[in-house]
Amino acid sequence: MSSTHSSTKERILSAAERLFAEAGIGNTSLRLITTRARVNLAAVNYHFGSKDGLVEAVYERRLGPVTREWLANIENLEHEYGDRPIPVERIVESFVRPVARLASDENRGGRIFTRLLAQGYTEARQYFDKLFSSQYQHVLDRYRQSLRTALPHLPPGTLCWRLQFLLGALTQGLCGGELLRLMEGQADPNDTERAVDELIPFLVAGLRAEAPRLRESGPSTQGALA
Amino acid sequence: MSSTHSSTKERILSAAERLFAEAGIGNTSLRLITTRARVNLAAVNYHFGSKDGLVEAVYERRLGPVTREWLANIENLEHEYGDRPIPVERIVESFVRPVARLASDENRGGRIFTRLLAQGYTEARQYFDKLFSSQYQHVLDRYRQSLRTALPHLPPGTLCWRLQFLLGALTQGLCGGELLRLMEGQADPNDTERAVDELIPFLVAGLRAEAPRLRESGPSTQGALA
DNA sequence: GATCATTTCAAACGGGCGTTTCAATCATAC
DNA sequence: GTATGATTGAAACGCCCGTTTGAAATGATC
Repeated sequence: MSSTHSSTKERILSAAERLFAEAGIGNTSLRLITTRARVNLAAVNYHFGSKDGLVEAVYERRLGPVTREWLANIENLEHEYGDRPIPVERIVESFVRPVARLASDENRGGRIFTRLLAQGYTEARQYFDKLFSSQYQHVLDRYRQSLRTALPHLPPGTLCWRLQFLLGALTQGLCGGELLRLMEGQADPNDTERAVDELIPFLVAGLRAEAPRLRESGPSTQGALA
Repeated sequence: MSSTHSSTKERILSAAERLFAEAGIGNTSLRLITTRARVNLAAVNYHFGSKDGLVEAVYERRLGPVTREWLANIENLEHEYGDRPIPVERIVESFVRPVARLASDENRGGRIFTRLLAQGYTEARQYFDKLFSSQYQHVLDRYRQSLRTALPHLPPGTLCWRLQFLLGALTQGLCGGELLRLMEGQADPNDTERAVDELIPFLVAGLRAEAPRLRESGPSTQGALA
């Protein structure tokens, strides 16, 4: 391993990231990637072993820093508040910020990468699951723990669902942006700061909402519809 | 065209839907699809023209009924309330229900299809954009209009953002479900009814939240924060 | 400046891809 | 039953895929 980082590796990663996000991983060939990166075809197998290795590297390059920032944020909050509940706003903001930083990292292509996250659940599930269980899950548990303390009235199951909704809204708000472009141009999907400003009150209100009265869970219990 | 629908077409659609959702469109070959469907390889090109045509057909089969149900729901509400604002809960529920119906349509594979929606933005963007601009967008505008009346205090831009968040939470809640599986098993991602019960108060509270105080949008104009 | 490991390069490999072909089969109407 | 059109079938087409190879170029070490 050379001490100076290879520009070839980075060029491949950036080209692959962009093309994966645009057309999907399965539809993007190594030949196209290496052509865009102005690099020899064999360089992918030399530096990353295989296409699978490249996919894994593309994800890890972006997800690592975000996870580390999440962890630092929640630990700072826990230290600042000790045993007292952390305000929901601060928990939410400390979770949203790292993703926003990634999404607004234009020059390094972060905005492009975020589109890949949606694909993580299907095309790249094998790598995604590995990454998730190794670091992502741990961070998510920390945030869930803090939210349980901040929202003690919420049933744990309800909190889990709301975390899921939160992640969906976050992904759509900071990584999707396609819908807004089609809605009369009344909102700019690339305005990351605006997205954060809009996301936080939406999410905080959703998390703070009263828990639903649940129906019976037995079979054939059709509650009377209003 | 024969009057009796071909069972071959349906078998191909179902097999393709499942395999696309599992591994991505680009990673699924026609040979695998036709083997699973116990159908001749050439049947795909005969019935759908090409692989692209098959992808389009897979999306259209599921999305058409949902869009029609959305339209009927919002029109019923508009008729019921006339010029008076429709309660946010009813708007949200009438939007969530059709997706939930699709997600819970186990025996016909609806649950599987929903995973494909996330891919729509990347792998199948060309078909998705076509479908979106032809019908989806119209329906979404109707819902947005009803929400504007129901939430007159919200700036239009904020409402657009919140609709985007709503769609993200909805997708993640009813179509994703992977995260919940990994969260200590405190929630069942296949419990569609529970998902709806949890989604509605979350979304209604988020929509009803106070609009954020926005920062100045000019360069380097950091307004005094309260 | 010879040695050695690292990196780049052009070319080729076998294999799987989407698609086409054309004959065989089926259903239906005469 | 035979003609007709719609469907299915087995085989092949050319193409592009991910990967491998072995030699050339590069850069550091002594």
